[in-house]
Amino acid sequence: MTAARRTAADRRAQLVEIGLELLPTTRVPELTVDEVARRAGISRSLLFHYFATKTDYIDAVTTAAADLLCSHVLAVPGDMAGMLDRFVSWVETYRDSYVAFVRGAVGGDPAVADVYTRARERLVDGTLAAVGLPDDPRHRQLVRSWFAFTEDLVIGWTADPTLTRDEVLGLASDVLARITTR
Amino acid sequence: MTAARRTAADRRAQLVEIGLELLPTTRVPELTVDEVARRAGISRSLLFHYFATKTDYIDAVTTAAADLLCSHVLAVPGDMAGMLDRFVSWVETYRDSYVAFVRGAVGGDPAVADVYTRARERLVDGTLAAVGLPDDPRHRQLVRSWFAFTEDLVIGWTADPTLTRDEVLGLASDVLARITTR
DNA sequence: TACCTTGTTGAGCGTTGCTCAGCAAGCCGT
DNA sequence: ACGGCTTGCTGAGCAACGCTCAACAAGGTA
Repeated sequence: MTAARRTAADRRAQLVEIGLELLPTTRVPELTVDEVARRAGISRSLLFHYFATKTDYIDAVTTAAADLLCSHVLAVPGDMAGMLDRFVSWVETYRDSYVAFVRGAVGGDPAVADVYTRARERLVDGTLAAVGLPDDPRHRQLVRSWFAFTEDLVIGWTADPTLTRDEVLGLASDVLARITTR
Repeated sequence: MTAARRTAADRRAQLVEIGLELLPTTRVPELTVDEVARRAGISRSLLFHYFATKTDYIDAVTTAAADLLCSHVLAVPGDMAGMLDRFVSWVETYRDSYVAFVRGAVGGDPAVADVYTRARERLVDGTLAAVGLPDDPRHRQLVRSWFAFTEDLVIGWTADPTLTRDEVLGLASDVLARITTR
């Protein structure tokens, strides 16, 4: 049996789309090429025609996910409270996706870890600009660690909401202020 | 060729030891049973005699690593500043090991992620007790997120020491105080 | 010596990532 | 309409990996 013919761009987009659908429910090492090909109705070989290696494919999928996240959070640059709120909303909406992205990306191939790192640096950029801090290694590190705090807080909060949403937002803001006014 | 005969306990300990040596330099998915068996001078089959599955083996290795970390950090319970200092020292000394543990454990099999989670909860226990906070879900979450902050700060600091060691310790203490006096 | 426990092995199976030679569907120029 | 060209697409197959299983062999015990 032979699959319907598509343009190269179409097929690539379809495969990335399937990857995005699978990411929330499937850990990266368990996401097999067979499964993706089956869902797309194509042979394994064809996937390797578009992506030289499985890592390349995962790279494309996670990059797409990271772009969606960043463009959502950084939609209104300079508005720190809004960015924070949109970040929380994103995690609320796509919790499984987000956790899979963080955990999966960080633990898997180095190339995939880079995708997460770059996305995080973009969010750090946005934060530095929004709170008016200089872009030097020291302040980058401070904001990066603050983001680790906030990310963990929000993920934990969505799992077990022992705080109110406003408390989460307020706590994150307070800690950020504390760090930046030192 | 046949390997020297050992007692079951000896062999198990040897295999876990090899895993601990490999952890810093090898990511979990790349740590193959073949390699461990080769280093131990035994056949693959024998490893599966002691550990039913590869996940079981990784479990044993990461649990051993986590126990070493926790017993070091919690050596003097109740002494918050000392615990923090010992945590920083641990990451300074075993940076690659520690990062591999955090990253590798979190990204890999769910069972292995549990090992990291449990170790972290033990450190949270120690922190709650040391600063005299009640052990309820709310405060656990706060301390947990503070630990995410501190962990990221220390790991980032060892990679690029733009702060002094005392600044790192002070910053972590300040943020902890900020969180707990809310 | 015979036996039994138990540490140990080699052959082999299914799955997964990846390769390669070649089929076939559309689009030209004549 | 027909041959040729591009290009999307496939199937067979290889190597590496996790894992199984039947059987061998070393040491203690009767």
